[in-house]
Amino acid sequence: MLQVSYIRDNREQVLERLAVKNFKQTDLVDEVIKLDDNRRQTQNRLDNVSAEANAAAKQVGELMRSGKKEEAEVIKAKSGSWKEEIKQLGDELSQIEAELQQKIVLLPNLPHSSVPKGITPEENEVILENGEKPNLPEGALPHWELAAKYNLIDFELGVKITGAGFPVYKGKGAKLQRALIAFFLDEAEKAGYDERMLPLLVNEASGFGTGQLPDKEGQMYYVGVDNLYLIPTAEVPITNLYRDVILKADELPVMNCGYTPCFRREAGSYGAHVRGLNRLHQFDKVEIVQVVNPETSYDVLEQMSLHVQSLLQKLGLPYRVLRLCGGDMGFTSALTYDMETYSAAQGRWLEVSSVSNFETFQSNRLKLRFRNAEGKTQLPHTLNGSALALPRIVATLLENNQTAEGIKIPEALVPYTKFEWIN
RNA sequence: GGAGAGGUGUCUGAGUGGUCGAAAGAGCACGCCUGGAAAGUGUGUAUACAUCACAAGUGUAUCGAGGGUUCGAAUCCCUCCCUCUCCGCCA
Repeated sequence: MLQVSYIRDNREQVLERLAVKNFKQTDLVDEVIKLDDNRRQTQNRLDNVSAEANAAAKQVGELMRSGKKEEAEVIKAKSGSWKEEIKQLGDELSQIEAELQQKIVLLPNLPHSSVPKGITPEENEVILENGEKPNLPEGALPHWELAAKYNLIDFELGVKITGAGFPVYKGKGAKLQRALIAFFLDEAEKAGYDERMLPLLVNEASGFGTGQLPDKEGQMYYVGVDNLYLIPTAEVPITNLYRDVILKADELPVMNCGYTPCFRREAGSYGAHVRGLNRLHQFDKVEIVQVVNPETSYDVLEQMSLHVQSLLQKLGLPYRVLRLCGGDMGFTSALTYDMETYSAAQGRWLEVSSVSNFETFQSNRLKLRFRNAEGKTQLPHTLNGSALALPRIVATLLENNQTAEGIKIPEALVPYTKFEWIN
């Protein structure tokens, strides 16, 4: 959520930035400013009347104590009028505040100055490509066929017990999942992240705090009887750990990581591109999150990007890094890098990580603050990234490492799988 | 799920209608004391909004959340949420 004060002071710039994100409802900006004017005025009037009423009440108290009952009664008699006014202004104020809130949450975060203008994913900027695309042997298979051939994943069983998009991992397939999770967590810990193991269901306030609600309501599984949402990413519970918190300056940067399954409804996506592990309703992911001083956040973003890249390098996967264009960026992000690995048998790039700086967009919603050098509360910047999401890593790993003898496990992973080959 | 108790500032904890944004202690910060430290001692120590120079000052709101009674509520009433204890169920 953008800060109203920022919108007021930087109206032109806000409009300009929103254009980069290809945001159309620009009327909202002026509506927000107007509502805020209204809010201030109303609050001012309410404060003044309340002050009068408070003073009078105090006077009544004093008069009563000194036994001047009649004088007290005179003031009491007058009280009815402000009482009504206070009630009326209070109602008015909360209505204005609700309306303001309703509008301001519709405004997406402003993109960083380096974000390219653009609408479609094709307009994302490739800023780096690394690693060799493998030359696959004759008759190389896509991962879903490899998964069947080596009995690693059973998609049909998942359909039986739950539905499409909920695979069952078996044998070495299951061990590979476990190995990747442990590997990613260990690497995150080495990079300085402190692990958390988190609830998989969150309440509405948490969904709002990180920006999934109300924007992406339909993307989350919802448990109505208890009014809880299944997390679409560990970002939600981890970042919300710091909701309503004022951090001390020396507590920054906060660095947390966590493994969780992630649940996404992905309504209406079917077809060849979502075959196999390409898009699932439930998948595993290790997430890294930082809460940092605004001055350092863009350096931290680079550092997080490098961490993700180091994982891909250690796994020996060819990858590229994209700087997302305004139109393809998430609602809450100011700058996002996507990491994609090359899936050789499918002949396409698959997104395996997304690293973003949210600046103060989330901290403002979360009421997450820190005490700065002057001892004042200030909104920190929040960042997060997948490090990494498993399914597409598994997909490229299987496809790119297939040989006539079987699938070769990357060396870095062998200590975790305790086997070198899937055959 | 049933019965009971309770939710106050960083923490412990007082406060049952007015002088309470809230005693006291601890913690923390800064200072004095000390060769240094401990002890001792002094001062300070919530957040948000408004006014305003995002200063000082002032006003308003906030004692789990929301509503009500009252001239006036942390204190009384109602609803909800949460925590604890006992019972039930259970990995």
